[in-house]
Amino acid sequence: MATSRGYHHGDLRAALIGAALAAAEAGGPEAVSLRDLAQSLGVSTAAPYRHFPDRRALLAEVAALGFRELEQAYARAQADAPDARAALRETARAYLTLAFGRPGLFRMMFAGDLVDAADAPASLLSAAREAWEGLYRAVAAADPGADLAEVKRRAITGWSTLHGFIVLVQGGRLKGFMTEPLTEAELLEAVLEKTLTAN
Amino acid sequence: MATSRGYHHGDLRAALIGAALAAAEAGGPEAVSLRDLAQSLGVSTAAPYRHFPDRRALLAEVAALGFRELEQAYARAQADAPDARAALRETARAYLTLAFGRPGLFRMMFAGDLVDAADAPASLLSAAREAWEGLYRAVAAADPGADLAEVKRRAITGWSTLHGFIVLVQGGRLKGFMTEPLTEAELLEAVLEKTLTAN
DNA sequence: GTCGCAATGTAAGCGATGCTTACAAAAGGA
DNA sequence: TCCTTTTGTAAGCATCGCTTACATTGCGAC
Repeated sequence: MATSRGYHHGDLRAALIGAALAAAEAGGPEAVSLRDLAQSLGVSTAAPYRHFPDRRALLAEVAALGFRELEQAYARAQADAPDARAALRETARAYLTLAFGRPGLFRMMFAGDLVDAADAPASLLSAAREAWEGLYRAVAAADPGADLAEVKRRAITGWSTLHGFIVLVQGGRLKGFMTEPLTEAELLEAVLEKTLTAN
Repeated sequence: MATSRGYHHGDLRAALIGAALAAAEAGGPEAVSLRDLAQSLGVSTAAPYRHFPDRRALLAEVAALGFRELEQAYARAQADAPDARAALRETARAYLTLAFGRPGLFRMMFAGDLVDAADAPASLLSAAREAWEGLYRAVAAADPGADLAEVKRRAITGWSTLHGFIVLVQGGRLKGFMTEPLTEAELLEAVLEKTLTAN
């Protein structure tokens, strides 16, 4: 799985991001150990610190990857949709798809002390911002009559509905008797419906 | 701050839960260190393990406390309301109040590997369940005509809206240009409105 | 080409964490 | 009063993030 491998690794930085992504997809942010990554890449435990000031900086890079992927999913959804209303629906669905399709990465993107930190890297901030703007544009396009405040209100409350559902499901809060006669697929459609409802 | 203090502490278990609660309110779940708690209570680092099998079991007890508090807040809100519709609104508001008033405790309650764990203590599971039922009852009472599936749909999507907003705010996702002309108070009312909207 | 510097890697160790094991003290019932 | 159970302690293991001092190497200036 590795070539030659002299004293220098070649591209340890990229390798670390890749390995961290894999670890995160498997077990979420807390499953990423710098020591493990270093060992699996055949490198000393101090080597990662040549490329990242600390652990969170590496995680932030992975999270940025996730936001870029989300933004691209938004773009695809909007390009493929027949009209603005459908585009909004598919944008919301893309959010759910990323969250449930790659839960570890999704948890990394919202890991709390990554984006909302004084030392958050610019790559993460801009990626997160672009993803937000992809969502925002879809809401604005679907309701051309709405003013700025109204669009933001709808974008934020809709995002809240999507995000809350994901967090509750992933936290195991919606199980058994709580959902009783409803399947997860039905719930997902209900959430999508509420997300799109402009109250 | 302590009396006599012989070899035995007196009620170390309760003291640990109290200290953990205080630490959690200050800095969330990850700010709770068993060693710190033990030291602050003047006890050895191994002593806590006489009362809790591991760290998560202690955190679970604190989370259970939070759910009991939430359930009581629900009960108060519903008792004070003039009608079922208002009761539902105040129930939702109670959720927001707990979340924003005691963010550390709230984060503990939804700390991911506490409720949704094979070894979750019964005290936590029942407390979480009762809180859910408090919310569920408010939704059912507000719409007497709705069938079981519809009530659950509304309860879950409404809860998602509330919860998602809280998580996004606490994660620092709604800052600056994202909310631009809206204040947090306005957003909170918008979220409340969307929560109550039966789509 | 070669020489020197900046970039990148290593070895060793610090301090903190959760948790375990073997032992000591004390509380409380027979 | 004794003896069992409960509750505490001391010491130490493994892991983690991170730091420091040093080793190696690639690469650009001459």
